[in-house]
Amino acid sequence: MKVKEVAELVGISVRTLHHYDEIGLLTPDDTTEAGYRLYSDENIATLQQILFFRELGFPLKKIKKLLDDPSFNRQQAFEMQRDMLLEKRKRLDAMIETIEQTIQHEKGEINMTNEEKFKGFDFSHNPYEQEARDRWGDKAVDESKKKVAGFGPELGEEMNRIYFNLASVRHLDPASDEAQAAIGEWYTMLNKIGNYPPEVFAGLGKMYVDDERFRKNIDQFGEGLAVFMRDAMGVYASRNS
Amino acid sequence: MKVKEVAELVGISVRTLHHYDEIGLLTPDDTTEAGYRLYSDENIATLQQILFFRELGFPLKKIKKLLDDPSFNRQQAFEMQRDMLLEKRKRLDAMIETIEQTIQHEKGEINMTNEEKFKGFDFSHNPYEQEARDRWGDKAVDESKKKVAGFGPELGEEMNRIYFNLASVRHLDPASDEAQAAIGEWYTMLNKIGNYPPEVFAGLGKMYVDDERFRKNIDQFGEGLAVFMRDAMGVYASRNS
DNA sequence: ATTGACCCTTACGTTACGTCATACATTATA
DNA sequence: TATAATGTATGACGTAACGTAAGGGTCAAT
Repeated sequence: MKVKEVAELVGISVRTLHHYDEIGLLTPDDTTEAGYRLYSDENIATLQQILFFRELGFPLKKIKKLLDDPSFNRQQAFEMQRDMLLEKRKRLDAMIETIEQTIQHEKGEINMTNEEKFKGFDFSHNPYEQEARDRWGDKAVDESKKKVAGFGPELGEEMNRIYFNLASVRHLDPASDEAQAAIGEWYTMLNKIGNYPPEVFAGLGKMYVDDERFRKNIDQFGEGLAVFMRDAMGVYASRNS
Repeated sequence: MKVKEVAELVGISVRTLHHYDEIGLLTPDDTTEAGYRLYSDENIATLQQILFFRELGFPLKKIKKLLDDPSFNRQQAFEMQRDMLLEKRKRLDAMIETIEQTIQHEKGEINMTNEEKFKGFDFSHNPYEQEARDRWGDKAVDESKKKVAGFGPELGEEMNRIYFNLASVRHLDPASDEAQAAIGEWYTMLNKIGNYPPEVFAGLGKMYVDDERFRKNIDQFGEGLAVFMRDAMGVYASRNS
């Protein structure tokens, strides 16, 4: 397929395809004598992947890394994307609810706090940044930051370990040393991974807050989330930014 | 409220607030002696509006115009935004379905055409661009384009007229001269307004295709959409880009 | 042989901030 | 109350993901 054909099929511009070629994100499998780009079916499948990731807010650079990674698993990626899309829909639903409430609010029918006016927008409200620092202190966080800072390609495994650490202490008093250490590591890890769109971590932030909410979240998102996190991070962060 | 406070409340960066001030999109109602920005409750409400529009993909320039327009009606805007969010959710649902099908497809459980692989992404598939040109020809379109080109602030009313024209011919043979003229105008108008995110026109494109589908769409989206279109366009396009 | 639709590359423009750098203001703490 | 820590302001340059010409080949059809 030639550029325009592809562009029309998927609903993007020709320039976009040029751009993706330029940055090496999607190089057509073949070209004609005259230098025309020819996209294979495999290319189209890859493009679908790219667009899913893009829809989820991933920067093209990261998408490239993902796809280039030899450990990339398409099936797995699809499942992850589905989960993220579902997460996104939740957020959208929250926004819709917010707006409906706002409509009533403006009519004077109900009351709303300022905070409520921004549900669905803000992920900063899940207090993972602030509360983590409040509860465990900058020192602990910074310390475990150092510990984790040296991670290389084995980040995935390390992630795995940290997750299980965390899981193993979740029945303890969150104020206990073990819990603090585990939570600090977990927090640091997320911080390190950083820079992913909200959907990736939506719901996760709350895990740090306290044991009860943590468990609630595990329930809410199920094992799937944990698995997803391990897999995702294993893949995403395999070589640091 | 000072910048950081606001930023944390709504989940955006301080820089973003600075930026919005720079471009005159959101100027704080007050400032301290030292030049610190102080945001009022009214400012916060406006910010909420801004973020809703932003979420829907509106460029900041357009948002500014919208808010600056004296005929801007907050209540109305909220309702519009809600409709657009609902539209966006539909699209998201389509994507989720697509990805679920793709997962099955990759397992070899079902078959998918290339087109089906991109449902939810592409709005180019609703053939409003291509089919309109195919059916009514570039000449017709260009002609009515000229007719419409002179519109000024009264675009809203003109829009109204066009809409009713269109409504009044929808029971006619779409091949009839009247229908063609009306449809051409409508199409041109959309074209002229142009540059809005897909959600704005989602579903509308199909209206041009033929009488049956046109009616179906009116049913599907209800009168609300038509009203929304008139209002929205009246507001949005009141002064040409 | 020429037209019109399509393709190429090069290159500068644009949007919405991110990211310093530098400097004054305010608040917390010793 | 001195001093550090934190918050804020104004530049100013950087970036991401294309948009938008400009200038010039290519290919199918007439």
